[in-house]
Amino acid sequence: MKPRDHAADHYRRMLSAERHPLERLDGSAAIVKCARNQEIPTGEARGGHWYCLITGAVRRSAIRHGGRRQIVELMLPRDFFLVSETQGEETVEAIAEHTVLASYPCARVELLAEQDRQLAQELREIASQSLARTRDQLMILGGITAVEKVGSFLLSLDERTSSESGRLDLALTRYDIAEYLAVSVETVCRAITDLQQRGIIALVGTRTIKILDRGALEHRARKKMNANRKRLIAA
Amino acid sequence: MKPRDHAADHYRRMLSAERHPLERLDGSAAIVKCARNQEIPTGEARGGHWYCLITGAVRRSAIRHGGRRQIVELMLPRDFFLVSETQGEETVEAIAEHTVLASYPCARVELLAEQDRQLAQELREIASQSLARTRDQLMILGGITAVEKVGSFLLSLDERTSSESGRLDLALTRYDIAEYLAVSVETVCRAITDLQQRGIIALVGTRTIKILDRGALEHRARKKMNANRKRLIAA
DNA sequence: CGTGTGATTGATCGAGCTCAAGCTCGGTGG
DNA sequence: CCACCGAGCTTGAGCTCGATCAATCACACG
Repeated sequence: MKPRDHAADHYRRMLSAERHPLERLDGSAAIVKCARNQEIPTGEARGGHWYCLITGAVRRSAIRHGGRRQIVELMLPRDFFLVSETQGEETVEAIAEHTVLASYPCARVELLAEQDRQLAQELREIASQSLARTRDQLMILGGITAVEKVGSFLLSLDERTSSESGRLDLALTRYDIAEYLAVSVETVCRAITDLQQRGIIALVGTRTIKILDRGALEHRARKKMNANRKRLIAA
Repeated sequence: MKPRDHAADHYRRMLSAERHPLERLDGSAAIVKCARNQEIPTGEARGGHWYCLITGAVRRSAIRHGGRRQIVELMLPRDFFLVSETQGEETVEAIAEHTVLASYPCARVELLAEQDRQLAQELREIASQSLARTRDQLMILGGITAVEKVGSFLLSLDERTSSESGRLDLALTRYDIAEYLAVSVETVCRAITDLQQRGIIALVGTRTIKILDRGALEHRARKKMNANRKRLIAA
Protein backbone atom coordinates (compact mmCIF):
# COMPACT_ATOMS: atom_id res chain seq x y z
CA MET A 1 0.00 0.00 0.00
CA LYS A 2 1.86 2.99 -1.21
CA PRO A 3 0.48 6.43 -0.63
CA ARG A 4 0.38 8.14 -3.97
CA ASP A 5 0.04 11.81 -3.34
CA HIS A 6 1.93 11.64 -0.11
CA ALA A 7 4.77 9.50 -1.42
CA ALA A 8 7.22 12.37 -1.26
CA ASP A 9 6.34 13.04 2.34
CA HIS A 10 6.81 9.39 3.08
CA TYR A 11 10.37 9.49 1.82
CA ARG A 12 10.94 12.81 3.51
CA ARG A 13 10.15 11.13 6.79
CA MET A 14 12.51 8.29 5.95
CA LEU A 15 15.15 10.86 5.22
CA SER A 16 14.64 12.66 8.48
CA ALA A 17 14.41 9.46 10.47
CA GLU A 18 18.04 9.73 11.48
CA ARG A 19 20.63 12.39 11.80
CA HIS A 20 22.79 13.03 8.79
CA PRO A 21 24.73 15.84 7.14
CA LEU A 22 22.71 18.50 5.39
CA GLU A 23 19.89 17.59 7.74
CA ARG A 24 18.82 21.16 8.09
CA LEU A 25 18.33 21.38 4.37
CA ASP A 26 15.78 18.61 4.31
CA GLY A 27 12.99 21.11 4.15
CA SER A 28 14.20 22.43 0.83
CA ALA A 29 15.14 19.03 -0.55
CA ALA A 30 13.28 17.76 -3.58
CA ILE A 31 12.39 14.08 -3.69
CA VAL A 32 13.39 12.42 -6.95
CA LYS A 33 12.50 8.91 -8.09
CA CYS A 34 14.40 7.03 -10.74
CA ALA A 35 13.79 3.75 -12.50
CA ARG A 36 16.49 1.20 -13.21
CA ASN A 37 19.16 2.43 -15.62
CA GLN A 38 17.70 5.91 -15.61
CA GLU A 39 20.22 8.71 -15.47
CA ILE A 40 20.21 10.88 -12.37
CA PRO A 41 19.26 14.34 -13.57
CA THR A 42 22.00 16.94 -13.44
CA GLY A 43 19.44 19.63 -12.91
CA GLU A 44 19.64 23.00 -14.54
CA ALA A 45 21.16 24.65 -11.51
CA ARG A 46 24.67 25.99 -11.79
CA GLY A 47 27.12 23.50 -10.36
CA GLY A 48 24.69 20.60 -10.41
CA HIS A 49 23.03 18.97 -7.43
CA TRP A 50 23.97 17.16 -4.31
CA TYR A 51 21.99 14.01 -3.74
CA CYS A 52 21.33 11.88 -0.71
CA LEU A 53 20.33 8.36 -1.63
CA ILE A 54 17.28 7.19 0.32
CA THR A 55 16.30 3.92 -1.33
CA GLY A 56 17.88 1.77 -4.01
CA ALA A 57 21.37 2.11 -5.42
CA VAL A 58 23.24 4.37 -7.83
CA ARG A 59 26.34 3.85 -9.92
CA ARG A 60 28.82 6.32 -11.35
CA SER A 61 30.49 4.78 -14.35
CA ALA A 62 32.89 5.65 -17.13
CA ILE A 63 33.48 4.11 -20.51
CA ARG A 64 36.99 2.90 -21.06
CA HIS A 65 38.91 2.83 -24.31
CA GLY A 66 37.71 -0.39 -25.84
CA GLY A 67 34.08 0.02 -24.90
CA ARG A 68 34.02 -1.70 -21.54
CA ARG A 69 32.16 0.08 -18.79
CA GLN A 70 33.78 0.62 -15.41
CA ILE A 71 31.85 1.56 -12.31
CA VAL A 72 33.94 4.04 -10.36
CA GLU A 73 31.62 4.67 -7.46
CA LEU A 74 28.72 2.82 -5.94
CA MET A 75 26.19 4.69 -3.83
CA LEU A 76 23.99 3.02 -1.23
CA PRO A 77 21.27 4.49 0.98
CA ARG A 78 22.51 7.39 3.13
CA ASP A 79 25.41 8.11 0.80
CA PHE A 80 25.84 11.61 -0.58
CA PHE A 81 27.14 12.38 -4.03
CA LEU A 82 27.43 15.25 -6.43
CA VAL A 83 26.17 15.23 -9.98
CA SER A 84 27.42 18.17 -11.96
CA GLU A 85 26.92 19.14 -15.56
CA THR A 86 30.63 19.10 -16.32
CA GLN A 87 30.79 15.42 -15.58
CA GLY A 88 32.47 14.73 -18.86
CA GLU A 89 32.85 11.05 -19.57
CA GLU A 90 30.98 9.93 -16.53
CA THR A 91 27.37 8.90 -16.25
CA VAL A 92 25.42 8.56 -13.01
CA GLU A 93 22.51 6.16 -13.12
CA ALA A 94 20.09 4.36 -10.85
CA ILE A 95 20.79 0.66 -10.47
CA ALA A 96 17.76 -0.51 -8.52
CA GLU A 97 14.23 -0.30 -9.89
CA HIS A 98 12.84 1.96 -7.18
CA THR A 99 15.58 4.43 -6.45
CA VAL A 100 14.64 7.48 -4.42
CA LEU A 101 16.86 10.45 -3.71
CA ALA A 102 16.78 13.78 -1.97
CA SER A 103 18.15 16.56 -4.14
CA TYR A 104 19.85 19.75 -2.98
CA PRO A 105 20.90 22.42 -5.45
CA CYS A 106 24.65 22.74 -5.23
CA ALA A 107 24.72 26.51 -5.52
CA ARG A 108 22.30 26.87 -2.64
CA VAL A 109 24.22 24.46 -0.43
CA GLU A 110 27.47 26.29 -1.01
CA LEU A 111 25.84 29.62 -0.38
CA LEU A 112 24.52 28.44 2.94
CA ALA A 113 27.82 26.81 3.79
CA GLU A 114 29.53 30.17 3.58
CA GLN A 115 27.36 31.42 6.41
CA ASP A 116 27.33 28.24 8.41
CA ARG A 117 30.46 26.63 9.77
CA GLN A 118 28.65 23.52 10.88
CA LEU A 119 27.31 23.00 7.39
CA ALA A 120 30.74 23.59 5.85
CA GLN A 121 32.14 20.98 8.17
CA GLU A 122 29.43 18.54 7.12
CA LEU A 123 30.24 19.14 3.49
CA ARG A 124 33.86 18.30 4.16
CA GLU A 125 32.70 15.15 5.92
CA ILE A 126 30.68 14.17 2.87
CA ALA A 127 33.64 14.71 0.58
CA SER A 128 35.80 12.64 2.88
CA GLN A 129 33.31 9.77 2.78
CA SER A 130 33.26 9.86 -0.98
CA LEU A 131 37.03 9.57 -0.99
CA ALA A 132 36.83 6.70 1.48
CA ARG A 133 34.36 4.85 -0.76
CA THR A 134 36.68 5.20 -3.72
CA ARG A 135 39.70 4.06 -1.74
CA ASP A 136 37.71 1.12 -0.52
CA GLN A 137 36.97 0.11 -4.08
CA LEU A 138 40.62 0.58 -4.93
CA MET A 139 41.65 -1.90 -2.26
CA ILE A 140 39.05 -4.36 -3.48
CA LEU A 141 40.21 -4.03 -7.06
CA GLY A 142 43.76 -4.59 -5.86
CA GLY A 143 42.99 -8.17 -4.89
CA ILE A 144 44.68 -10.88 -6.91
CA THR A 145 42.13 -13.62 -7.40
CA ALA A 146 38.52 -13.14 -8.40
CA VAL A 147 37.27 -14.90 -5.28
CA GLU A 148 39.25 -12.42 -3.24
CA LYS A 149 37.69 -9.49 -5.07
CA VAL A 150 34.15 -10.78 -4.84
CA GLY A 151 34.67 -11.71 -1.22
CA SER A 152 35.91 -8.32 -0.12
CA PHE A 153 33.23 -6.68 -2.23
CA LEU A 154 30.54 -8.58 -0.37
CA LEU A 155 32.12 -7.67 2.93
CA SER A 156 32.30 -4.04 1.96
CA LEU A 157 28.67 -4.07 0.89
CA ASP A 158 27.70 -5.71 4.14
CA GLU A 159 29.50 -3.13 6.21
CA ARG A 160 27.89 -0.29 4.34
CA THR A 161 24.43 -1.79 4.56
CA SER A 162 22.75 -1.45 7.92
CA SER A 163 21.25 -4.92 7.72
CA GLU A 164 19.69 -6.01 10.96
CA SER A 165 18.99 -9.48 9.61
CA GLY A 166 22.06 -11.46 8.67
CA ARG A 167 21.00 -11.27 5.06
CA LEU A 168 22.63 -9.03 2.54
CA ASP A 169 20.49 -7.77 -0.28
CA LEU A 170 22.54 -6.87 -3.35
CA ALA A 171 20.65 -4.35 -5.39
CA LEU A 172 23.02 -5.12 -8.24
CA THR A 173 22.99 -7.54 -11.11
CA ARG A 174 25.98 -9.78 -11.73
CA TYR A 175 26.83 -7.50 -14.60
CA ASP A 176 27.02 -4.50 -12.29
CA ILE A 177 29.24 -6.43 -9.92
CA ALA A 178 31.45 -7.42 -12.81
CA GLU A 179 31.78 -3.82 -13.93
CA TYR A 180 32.52 -2.72 -10.40
CA LEU A 181 35.25 -5.34 -9.97
CA ALA A 182 36.60 -5.16 -13.51
CA VAL A 183 36.18 -8.85 -14.15
CA SER A 184 33.88 -10.79 -16.45
CA VAL A 185 30.34 -11.76 -15.46
CA GLU A 186 31.14 -15.42 -15.73
CA THR A 187 33.96 -15.03 -13.27
CA VAL A 188 31.66 -13.29 -10.80
CA CYS A 189 29.22 -16.17 -11.08
CA ARG A 190 31.89 -18.76 -10.60
CA ALA A 191 33.31 -16.93 -7.60
CA ILE A 192 29.91 -16.75 -5.96
CA THR A 193 29.25 -20.40 -6.68
CA ASP A 194 32.65 -21.26 -5.29
CA LEU A 195 32.10 -19.33 -2.07
CA GLN A 196 28.74 -20.98 -1.72
CA GLN A 197 30.06 -24.49 -2.21
CA ARG A 198 32.76 -23.88 0.35
CA GLY A 199 30.09 -22.88 2.84
CA ILE A 200 31.35 -19.33 3.21
CA ILE A 201 28.17 -17.71 1.95
CA ALA A 202 24.65 -18.96 1.23
CA LEU A 203 22.36 -17.82 -1.54
CA VAL A 204 18.90 -17.01 -0.27
CA GLY A 205 17.67 -15.67 -3.58
CA THR A 206 19.66 -14.79 -6.65
CA ARG A 207 20.26 -11.31 -5.32
CA THR A 208 20.24 -12.05 -1.62
CA ILE A 209 23.04 -13.76 0.22
CA LYS A 210 23.89 -14.62 3.76
CA ILE A 211 27.46 -14.40 4.99
CA LEU A 212 28.27 -17.50 6.98
CA ASP A 213 31.99 -17.18 7.56
CA ARG A 214 33.31 -13.63 7.70
CA GLY A 215 36.82 -14.65 8.60
CA ALA A 216 37.16 -16.83 5.54
CA LEU A 217 35.91 -13.96 3.38
CA GLU A 218 38.43 -11.41 4.55
CA HIS A 219 41.37 -13.70 4.45
CA ARG A 220 43.00 -15.73 1.91
CA ALA A 221 41.33 -17.07 -1.06
CA ARG A 222 44.42 -19.08 -1.76
CA LYS A 223 44.37 -22.71 -1.02
CA LYS A 224 46.03 -24.38 -3.93
CA MET A 225 49.38 -23.25 -2.67
CA ASN A 226 49.54 -26.05 -0.16
CA ALA A 227 48.90 -28.74 -2.71
CA ASN A 228 51.57 -27.24 -4.89
CA ARG A 229 54.08 -27.05 -2.15
CA LYS A 230 53.50 -30.62 -1.12
CA ARG A 231 53.85 -31.84 -4.63
CA LEU A 232 57.08 -30.02 -5.11
CA ILE A 233 58.51 -31.28 -1.86
CA ALA A 234 57.45 -34.80 -2.67
CA ALA A 235 59.18 -34.62 -6.03
CA MET B 1 76.56 22.91 -4.66
CA LYS B 2 73.71 23.09 -2.29
CA PRO B 3 73.27 26.04 -0.01
CA ARG B 4 73.03 24.63 3.45
CA ASP B 5 71.52 27.30 5.58
CA HIS B 6 69.51 28.77 2.79
CA ALA B 7 68.17 25.47 1.50
CA ALA B 8 64.74 26.07 2.98
CA ASP B 9 64.55 29.46 1.30
CA HIS B 10 65.54 27.86 -1.95
CA TYR B 11 62.55 25.49 -1.80
CA ARG B 12 60.33 28.29 -0.57
CA ARG B 13 61.09 30.13 -3.76
CA MET B 14 60.36 27.02 -5.79
CA LEU B 15 57.06 26.73 -3.97
CA SER B 16 56.12 30.32 -4.64
CA ALA B 17 57.26 30.19 -8.24
CA GLU B 18 53.74 29.54 -9.43
CA ARG B 19 50.26 30.11 -8.21
CA HIS B 20 48.70 27.32 -6.22
CA PRO B 21 46.11 26.79 -3.50
CA LEU B 22 47.12 27.77 0.02
CA GLU B 23 49.52 30.16 -1.61
CA ARG B 24 48.91 32.78 1.01
CA LEU B 25 50.02 30.36 3.68
CA ASP B 26 53.45 29.92 2.19
CA GLY B 27 54.88 32.30 4.72
CA SER B 28 53.90 30.04 7.57
CA ALA B 29 54.80 26.83 5.77
CA ALA B 30 57.57 24.70 7.19
CA ILE B 31 59.94 23.04 4.75
CA VAL B 32 60.41 19.34 5.41
CA LYS B 33 62.90 17.01 3.76
CA CYS B 34 62.54 13.25 3.67
CA ALA B 35 64.82 10.47 2.51
CA ARG B 36 63.64 7.47 0.53
CA ASN B 37 61.21 5.22 2.45
CA GLN B 38 61.05 7.69 5.30
CA GLU B 39 57.63 8.22 6.76
CA ILE B 40 56.09 11.67 6.38
CA PRO B 41 55.72 13.01 9.90
CA THR B 42 52.19 13.38 11.17
CA GLY B 43 53.25 16.26 13.32
CA GLU B 44 51.98 16.77 16.82
CA ALA B 45 49.32 19.24 15.77
CA ARG B 46 45.71 18.24 16.23
CA GLY B 47 44.28 16.95 12.98
CA GLY B 48 47.64 16.39 11.36
CA HIS B 49 49.21 18.42 8.58
CA TRP B 50 48.51 19.37 5.06
CA TYR B 51 51.47 18.96 2.75
CA CYS B 52 52.35 20.34 -0.62
CA LEU B 53 54.89 18.20 -2.42
CA ILE B 54 57.68 20.30 -3.90
CA THR B 55 60.26 17.76 -5.07
CA GLY B 56 60.30 13.98 -5.24
CA ALA B 57 57.35 11.66 -4.78
CA VAL B 58 55.23 10.29 -1.96
CA ARG B 59 53.11 7.18 -1.62
CA ARG B 60 50.18 6.39 0.62
CA SER B 61 49.93 2.66 1.08
CA ALA B 62 48.02 0.07 3.01
CA ILE B 63 48.83 -3.51 3.92
CA ARG B 64 46.31 -6.00 2.67
CA HIS B 65 45.31 -9.24 4.32
CA GLY B 66 48.01 -11.57 3.14
CA GLY B 67 50.87 -9.15 3.60
CA ARG B 68 50.94 -7.56 0.17
CA ARG B 69 51.30 -3.81 0.09
CA GLN B 70 48.96 -1.70 -2.00
CA ILE B 71 49.67 1.90 -2.89
CA VAL B 72 46.38 3.78 -2.74
CA GLU B 73 47.60 7.23 -3.68
CA LEU B 74 50.64 8.57 -5.43
CA MET B 75 51.67 12.18 -4.91
CA LEU B 76 53.79 14.12 -7.36
CA PRO B 77 55.15 17.67 -7.14
CA ARG B 78 52.41 20.29 -6.65
CA ASP B 79 50.01 17.75 -5.21
CA PHE B 80 48.44 18.40 -1.82
CA PHE B 81 47.65 15.72 0.71
CA LEU B 82 46.66 15.36 4.32
CA VAL B 83 48.52 13.24 6.85
CA SER B 84 46.57 12.82 10.04
CA GLU B 85 47.34 10.90 13.18
CA THR B 86 44.24 8.76 12.88
CA GLN B 87 45.49 7.27 9.68
CA GLY B 88 44.92 3.77 10.94
CA GLU B 89 46.28 1.14 8.58
CA GLU B 90 47.79 3.60 6.18
CA THR B 91 51.37 4.75 5.97
CA VAL B 92 52.57 7.77 4.03
CA GLU B 93 56.19 7.64 2.92
CA ALA B 94 58.63 9.37 0.62
CA ILE B 95 59.48 7.42 -2.50
CA ALA B 96 62.26 9.48 -3.99
CA GLU B 97 65.56 10.07 -2.25
CA HIS B 98 65.30 13.83 -2.06
CA THR B 99 61.72 14.55 -1.26
CA VAL B 100 60.86 18.06 -0.11
CA LEU B 101 57.51 19.24 1.17
CA ALA B 102 55.84 22.32 2.52
CA SER B 103 53.90 21.61 5.68
CA TYR B 104 50.81 23.46 6.93
CA PRO B 105 49.24 22.61 10.28
CA CYS B 106 45.74 21.37 9.59
CA ALA B 107 44.14 23.13 12.54
CA ARG B 108 45.57 26.45 11.44
CA VAL B 109 44.44 26.00 7.85
CA GLU B 110 40.91 25.18 8.90
CA LEU B 111 40.83 28.10 11.28
CA LEU B 112 41.82 30.47 8.54
CA ALA B 113 39.41 28.86 6.12
CA GLU B 114 36.52 29.76 8.36
CA GLN B 115 37.34 33.42 7.91
CA ASP B 116 38.31 33.22 4.29
CA ARG B 117 35.95 32.05 1.58
CA GLN B 118 38.65 31.99 -1.03
CA LEU B 119 40.75 29.69 1.11
CA ALA B 120 37.78 27.45 1.83
CA GLN B 121 37.17 27.18 -1.88
CA GLU B 122 40.81 26.25 -2.44
CA LEU B 123 40.55 23.54 0.18
CA ARG B 124 37.57 22.06 -1.62
CA GLU B 125 39.57 22.19 -4.82
CA ILE B 126 42.37 20.27 -3.16
CA ALA B 127 39.99 17.62 -1.88
CA SER B 128 38.49 17.32 -5.33
CA GLN B 129 41.92 16.77 -6.86
CA SER B 130 42.68 14.06 -4.36
CA LEU B 131 39.46 12.32 -5.33
CA ALA B 132 40.34 12.71 -9.00
CA ARG B 133 43.74 11.12 -8.41
CA THR B 134 42.15 8.14 -6.72
CA ARG B 135 39.55 7.73 -9.45
CA ASP B 136 42.28 7.91 -11.99
CA GLN B 137 44.08 5.07 -10.30
CA LEU B 138 40.82 3.16 -10.15
CA MET B 139 40.40 3.39 -13.89
CA ILE B 140 43.98 2.28 -14.39
CA LEU B 141 43.54 -0.68 -12.08
CA GLY B 142 40.38 -1.57 -13.98
CA GLY B 143 42.36 -2.39 -17.09
CA ILE B 144 42.41 -6.03 -18.12
CA THR B 145 45.90 -6.76 -19.35
CA ALA B 146 49.09 -5.75 -17.63
CA VAL B 147 50.29 -3.86 -20.69
CA GLU B 148 47.10 -1.85 -20.54
CA LYS B 149 47.65 -1.01 -16.89
CA VAL B 150 51.28 -0.07 -17.29
CA GLY B 151 50.47 1.91 -20.40
CA SER B 152 47.74 4.00 -18.85
CA PHE B 153 49.86 4.42 -15.75
CA LEU B 154 52.67 5.90 -17.80
CA LEU B 155 50.22 8.18 -19.58
CA SER B 156 48.74 9.32 -16.29
CA LEU B 157 52.20 10.00 -14.90
CA ASP B 158 53.09 11.93 -18.00
CA GLU B 159 50.00 14.09 -17.79
CA ARG B 160 50.61 14.87 -14.17
CA THR B 161 54.26 15.69 -14.71
CA SER B 162 54.93 19.03 -16.28
CA SER B 163 57.72 17.67 -18.41
CA GLU B 164 58.93 20.13 -20.96
CA SER B 165 61.27 17.60 -22.52
CA GLY B 166 59.55 14.60 -23.99
CA ARG B 167 61.15 12.48 -21.33
CA LEU B 168 59.28 11.12 -18.38
CA ASP B 169 61.23 10.57 -15.22
CA LEU B 170 59.67 7.93 -12.99
CA ALA B 171 60.70 8.54 -9.44
CA LEU B 172 59.47 5.04 -8.66
CA THR B 173 61.10 1.66 -8.60
CA ARG B 174 59.51 -1.23 -10.46
CA TYR B 175 58.37 -2.51 -7.11
CA ASP B 176 56.48 0.69 -6.42
CA ILE B 177 54.83 0.52 -9.81
CA ALA B 178 53.87 -3.07 -9.13
CA GLU B 179 52.29 -2.13 -5.82
CA TYR B 180 50.47 0.76 -7.42
CA LEU B 181 49.06 -1.44 -10.19
CA ALA B 182 48.49 -4.53 -8.06
CA VAL B 183 50.51 -6.79 -10.31
CA SER B 184 53.81 -8.59 -9.80
CA VAL B 185 57.14 -6.88 -10.41
CA GLU B 186 58.01 -9.36 -13.12
CA THR B 187 54.86 -8.48 -14.98
CA VAL B 188 55.70 -4.78 -14.81
CA CYS B 189 59.12 -5.51 -16.26
CA ARG B 190 57.74 -7.62 -19.04
CA ALA B 191 55.12 -5.02 -19.89
CA ILE B 192 57.73 -2.29 -20.12
CA THR B 193 59.99 -4.48 -22.22
CA ASP B 194 57.05 -5.32 -24.44
CA LEU B 195 56.09 -1.67 -24.96
CA GLN B 196 59.69 -0.90 -25.71
CA GLN B 197 60.08 -3.67 -28.27
CA ARG B 198 56.93 -2.56 -30.01
CA GLY B 199 58.40 0.92 -30.34
CA ILE B 200 55.72 2.56 -28.21
CA ILE B 201 58.11 3.80 -25.55
CA ALA B 202 61.89 4.06 -25.29
CA LEU B 203 64.00 3.57 -22.21
CA VAL B 204 66.49 6.37 -21.72
CA GLY B 205 67.69 5.13 -18.36
CA THR B 206 66.17 2.50 -16.17
CA ARG B 207 63.94 5.07 -14.56
CA THR B 208 63.51 7.43 -17.48
CA ILE B 209 61.35 6.73 -20.49
CA LYS B 210 60.25 8.55 -23.58
CA ILE B 211 56.75 8.09 -24.91
CA LEU B 212 56.94 7.60 -28.66
CA ASP B 213 53.38 6.65 -29.55
CA ARG B 214 50.72 8.09 -27.30
CA GLY B 215 47.83 6.75 -29.33
CA ALA B 216 49.08 3.21 -29.07
CA LEU B 217 49.45 3.61 -25.32
CA GLU B 218 45.88 4.74 -24.76
CA HIS B 219 44.36 2.20 -27.01
CA ARG B 220 45.70 -1.13 -27.75
CA ALA B 221 46.32 -3.79 -25.42
CA ARG B 222 43.74 -5.84 -27.15
CA LYS B 223 43.93 -7.28 -30.57
CA LYS B 224 41.27 -9.92 -30.28
CA MET B 225 38.59 -7.24 -29.94
CA ASN B 226 38.07 -7.04 -33.66
CA ALA B 227 36.01 -10.18 -33.73
CA ASN B 228 33.91 -8.81 -30.92
CA ARG B 229 33.45 -5.44 -32.49
CA LYS B 230 32.23 -6.95 -35.70
CA ARG B 231 29.66 -8.94 -33.85
CA LEU B 232 28.40 -5.89 -31.99
CA ILE B 233 28.17 -3.77 -35.10
CA ALA B 234 26.36 -6.51 -36.94
CA ALA B 235 23.81 -6.72 -34.13
C1' DC C 1 3.95 -19.22 -25.77
C1' DG C 2 7.68 -16.75 -27.82
C1' DT C 3 11.09 -13.19 -26.33
C1' DG C 4 14.45 -10.95 -23.66
C1' DT C 5 17.23 -10.27 -19.76
C1' DG C 6 19.86 -12.16 -16.25
C1' DA C 7 22.32 -16.17 -14.22
C1' DT C 8 24.84 -20.26 -14.66
C1' DT C 9 28.02 -23.94 -16.38
C1' DG C 10 31.39 -26.02 -19.66
C1' DA C 11 35.57 -25.96 -22.68
C1' DT C 12 39.46 -23.75 -24.44
C1' DC C 13 43.48 -20.92 -24.40
C1' DG C 14 46.38 -17.13 -23.33
C1' DA C 15 47.90 -13.90 -19.66
C1' DG C 16 50.11 -13.37 -15.49
C1' DC C 17 51.67 -15.31 -10.87
C1' DT C 18 55.28 -17.90 -8.97
C1' DC C 19 59.72 -19.78 -8.47
C1' DA C 20 64.35 -19.59 -10.04
C1' DA C 21 68.33 -17.68 -11.91
C1' DG C 22 71.18 -13.89 -13.80
C1' DC C 23 72.20 -9.28 -14.45
C1' DT C 24 73.64 -4.30 -13.37
C1' DC C 25 75.34 -1.03 -10.49
C1' DG C 26 76.74 1.61 -6.51
C1' DG C 27 78.66 1.20 -2.08
C1' DT C 28 81.75 -0.89 1.48
C1' DG C 29 85.49 -3.21 3.63
C1' DG C 30 89.75 -5.52 3.09
C1' DC D 1 92.34 -1.43 -6.20
C1' DC D 2 89.46 -5.37 -6.13
C1' DA D 3 86.15 -8.54 -4.07
C1' DC D 4 82.00 -8.78 -2.31
C1' DC D 5 77.78 -7.66 -1.32
C1' DG D 6 72.67 -6.23 -1.66
C1' DA D 7 69.01 -3.85 -3.91
C1' DG D 8 66.85 -3.30 -7.98
C1' DC D 9 65.98 -5.03 -12.64
C1' DT D 10 65.44 -8.62 -16.12
C1' DT D 11 64.49 -13.06 -18.28
C1' DG D 12 62.97 -18.01 -18.39
C1' DA D 13 59.85 -22.16 -17.36
C1' DG D 14 55.82 -24.06 -15.53
C1' DC D 15 51.30 -23.92 -14.07
C1' DT D 16 47.00 -21.69 -12.44
C1' DC D 17 43.39 -18.53 -13.17
C1' DG D 18 40.29 -15.93 -15.66
C1' DA D 19 38.72 -14.05 -20.37
C1' DT D 20 36.28 -15.66 -24.04
C1' DC D 21 33.09 -18.29 -26.71
C1' DA D 22 29.11 -21.12 -26.44
C1' DA D 23 25.20 -23.28 -24.60
C1' DT D 24 21.48 -23.70 -21.06
C1' DC D 25 18.49 -22.47 -17.60
C1' DA D 26 15.25 -19.37 -14.89
C1' DC D 27 11.88 -16.13 -15.06
C1' DA D 28 9.14 -12.03 -16.04
C1' DC D 29 6.42 -9.83 -19.55
C1' DG D 30 3.78 -8.79 -23.60
